[in-house]
Amino acid sequence: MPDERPNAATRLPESSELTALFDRAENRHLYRLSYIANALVLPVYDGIKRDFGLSRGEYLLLFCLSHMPVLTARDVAEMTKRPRNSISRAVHRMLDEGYIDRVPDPEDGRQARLSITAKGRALHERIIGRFVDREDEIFGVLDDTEMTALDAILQKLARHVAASAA
Amino acid sequence: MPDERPNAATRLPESSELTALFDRAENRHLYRLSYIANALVLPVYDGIKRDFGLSRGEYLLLFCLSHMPVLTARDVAEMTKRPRNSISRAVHRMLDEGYIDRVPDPEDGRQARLSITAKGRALHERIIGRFVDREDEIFGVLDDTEMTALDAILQKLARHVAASAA
DNA sequence: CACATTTTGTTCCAAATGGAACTAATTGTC
DNA sequence: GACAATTAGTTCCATTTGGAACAAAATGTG
Repeated sequence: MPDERPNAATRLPESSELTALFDRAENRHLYRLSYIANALVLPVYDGIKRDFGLSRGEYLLLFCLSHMPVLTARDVAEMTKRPRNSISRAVHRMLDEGYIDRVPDPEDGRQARLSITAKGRALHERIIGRFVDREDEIFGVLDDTEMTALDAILQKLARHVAASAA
Repeated sequence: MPDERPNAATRLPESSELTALFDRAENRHLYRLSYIANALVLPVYDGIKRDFGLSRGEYLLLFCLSHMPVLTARDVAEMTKRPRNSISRAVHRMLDEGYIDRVPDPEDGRQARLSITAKGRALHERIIGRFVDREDEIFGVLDDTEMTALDAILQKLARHVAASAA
């Protein structure tokens, strides 16, 4: 008969044993992936908020616009999987700060064309390095073969996920 | 001389072109990873909230306790990278619902030993399948070789990230 | 062309969030 | 053993968040 009150008897795990979850979970690939992604980006976002006053959503808007010449708010919502009202707020905030520009679409009165300003681009230049550094720091543990394999796999997964969400 | 107002002239991207970010970003590995993780789990969390009334933090607490016999709130905070007060709230909520159990640690009056109840385990059984399904759905696009490689790489990365965060 | 439907973006508001200050307990230091 | 320093957990509170309802514009349908 199993112990009815394991709580009282079982030893608490050491801090180093907490990673056991990586191997025990039924959905361990998904869990690992999610854990890694979080652990990778959260500290960077914390730094961005502290040093530049940008929330995660605001930075993502800047990031999207720094790689695509013109986007609508809807595009950004789709790319970042965030609700539209959050994007709307971020857009207004970034407009006020002069990081982005907005022009009503002459062909569709509902939507507006968003683009990054020189000031916004300058800010993005200052920030992106942090992500690259973090990326190098973590992915540096992989050898060339692993990195090549991972690159191909992530590319495949990303396209598959993007396609299956649409 | 480049166009001073690309916003006015440039064509808006088709929806299918929004994935161009995957290839353009300086930090594209990190970006892809983060995108995939988000796209994988967000719909599942939405469903859990809708159908079971659990927030992401509450579910993560249940998840952690369903794989580790006893944990402290601090352990859960470390495993999930969430602030301690959020964990504290989740603990009280889940206690009220009878999903988890809490016993003061006899050896350290500051901390409490958390464990899952039978009711909590039953709930977790109902939920975990959704993650497994989602995992199969997305990772199913990979062939055996790729899946094996990804598994090894994620394992390596997860341990490295966990170690470098401590 | 009238009118229902869809789509973009905004506003409203209740709920979630997380930083900071706090209490209680433990550990370290002299 | 006194007292500073640390740690686990909670509470407070201002800010953030996101679902739902909404207005305005566009599209579809008869």
